[in-house]
Amino acid sequence: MKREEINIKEVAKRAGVSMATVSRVFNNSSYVSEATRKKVEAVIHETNYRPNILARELIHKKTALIGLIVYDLVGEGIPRMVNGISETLEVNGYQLLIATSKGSKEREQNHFNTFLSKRVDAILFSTRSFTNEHAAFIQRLPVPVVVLLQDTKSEPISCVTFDNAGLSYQATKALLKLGHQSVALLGGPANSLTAAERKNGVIQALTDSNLSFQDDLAVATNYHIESGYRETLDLFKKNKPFTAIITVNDGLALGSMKALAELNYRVPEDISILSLDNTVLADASRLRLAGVSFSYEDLGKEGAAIVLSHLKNEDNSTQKLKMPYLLDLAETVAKPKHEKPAY
Amino acid sequence: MKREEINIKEVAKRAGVSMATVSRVFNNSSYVSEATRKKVEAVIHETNYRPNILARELIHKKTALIGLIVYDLVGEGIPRMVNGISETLEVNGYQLLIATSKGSKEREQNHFNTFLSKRVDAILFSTRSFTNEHAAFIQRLPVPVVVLLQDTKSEPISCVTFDNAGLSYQATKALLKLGHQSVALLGGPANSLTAAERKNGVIQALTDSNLSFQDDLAVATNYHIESGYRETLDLFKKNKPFTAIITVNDGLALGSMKALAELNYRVPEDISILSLDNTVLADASRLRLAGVSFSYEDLGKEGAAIVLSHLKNEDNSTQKLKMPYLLDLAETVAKPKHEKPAY
DNA sequence: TTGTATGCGTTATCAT
DNA sequence: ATGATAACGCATACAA
Repeated sequence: MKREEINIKEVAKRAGVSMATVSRVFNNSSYVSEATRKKVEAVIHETNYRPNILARELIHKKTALIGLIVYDLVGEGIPRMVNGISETLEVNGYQLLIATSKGSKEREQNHFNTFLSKRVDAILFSTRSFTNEHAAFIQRLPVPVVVLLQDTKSEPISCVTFDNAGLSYQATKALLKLGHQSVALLGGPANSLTAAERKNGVIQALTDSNLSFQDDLAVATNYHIESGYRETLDLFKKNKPFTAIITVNDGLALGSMKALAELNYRVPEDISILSLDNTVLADASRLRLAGVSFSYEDLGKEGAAIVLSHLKNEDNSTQKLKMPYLLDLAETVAKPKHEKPAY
Repeated sequence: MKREEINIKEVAKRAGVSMATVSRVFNNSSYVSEATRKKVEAVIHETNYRPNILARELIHKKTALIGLIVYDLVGEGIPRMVNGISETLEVNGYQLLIATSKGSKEREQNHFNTFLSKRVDAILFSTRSFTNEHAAFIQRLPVPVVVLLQDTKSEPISCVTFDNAGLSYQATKALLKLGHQSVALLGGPANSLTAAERKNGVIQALTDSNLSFQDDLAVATNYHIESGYRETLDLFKKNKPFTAIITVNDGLALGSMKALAELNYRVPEDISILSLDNTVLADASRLRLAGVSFSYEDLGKEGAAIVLSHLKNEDNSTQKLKMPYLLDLAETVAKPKHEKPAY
């Protein structure tokens, strides 16, 4: 299995030509007589010669390598995003180097350093909570960085995001318009800025409608189905009335609906359910799950596209892109039954 | 943003020492006097010097890079496998280069070639249908290759797999033991060997029990929830009796149960449902979904471990590992009601 | 303890 | 049209 890789010098020797000629044949970089070309190509073929890209990259100071740092690869969103990134990069001749941080700042740092040492051409960075330190650090890097899923706010760093505050605001507004006055929220992990933004959107919508948000009715989850199930059961132990549950993703909505079914609440007659992030999982619901949907895959593609544009243009002004979303109230949301608020 | 990277020669000059000394300081490769070390470290720090790994790799002929080719990153299994791989590789100081084939042999080929040119130290390869050509090709490669999710059979190529035929055989046997005599199967895509193996396991179990498998009751799907839903509806249009549905994954089971609910069939009283691949998705089911579960994450870790062992030992005998699985009949499987077989 | 010089496998410049 | 040779940035054997 382990065979010595052949190099250009060896090919040159066997073909009876110089290294330069082999290089020219391989890269079509200059005219070579038909005769020698044939000769060289024959040797290349029979030796199964593959140029050592490292040497080439050493000269060109380009690796066609792009580093990606993500939290992890569990769940629906991130993998799809990676899928989109990978697709776009591949089409453009770039390779994707991937690393997971599991939320550790230290791991993030290590990955950045390794990537830079590996001389990646650019870095795509995703974290659950983008901080000032991140911003400061990134701006000192010698390669373009595009932040995914997190708004870089006033910092001059490109990013592509979902409009979390906006979409949750709109979704909540729609719920209130139907007459709901008290909603519960299954949020994300405490350290997730995305989750915080979505929560803020919900609160803002309530406030704008002169309704108050019950802090007890907002619980943190780890995004998983199981968590949605458990937290929903807990919700009813608090004896605070609510007529709708908003979840930050569809997994939580599924878990929640499982709990509701067990407790003999009907959806949407007794309780409305709305997910702020519908993926294909939503299809598992008996009813068409109401909620906001958007494409992680497209976000990944756009992120990759921005990074490539930074790589091509020398101007590279920072680009901030918000991906579109679609709100569909579908079948799990209805007007509340005001005469008997659910507990 | 774009700054010129500083190199070892420049650091040496600024520190007033030779390149060799800088190298020694950076790699702790030899003793350096405390004084010069301090001097050099100061310069390293203030210039933010990062060695160009490409040059080092060019010398050492090792990149600490491992290539991974997968079908895509959609669904539950593959991303978790990648997560496991990434985790193990990272701990061992390797980086993961990832590429998707989308089932195209041509893309697979391109990825292999790019990886080899990039001088990856090893390749992890996953495909939906491992062929003889794959085997022949892989054996001529100059780096170790470990195949994931597909058995390499008699070929001397390491692999780590789930025992698809075995687990589906056992699961089906359990079903038959309860009294089921006719089962429907929501299989995978036509080109998936994994799906074919699982189907064969089902058929074998039936045959061994002197029951025959109704070809009409086996349908191909694309693994998705929606597909499970649709195909289940179609199943009932065939007017062939069956009392249980086996699905090759839990997404299909969820889709199927959605259809059953719509048709007013009760699970498991009227129809039993059993999934041959329970992931976290199974939690979305109202009932605890019966089925086989195993860990893609662990499979990824084992695959990575095997590849690393090939990298370390020079012996590298081929290793074939079958991952364990767990069969749980849980709440969606029951004895059939023989008096009134479902259609 | 530190410095010098060579080589890793390419590409590119300059000859021929 | 082709060849010789100098980089690219680092590690290392050998000198000093």
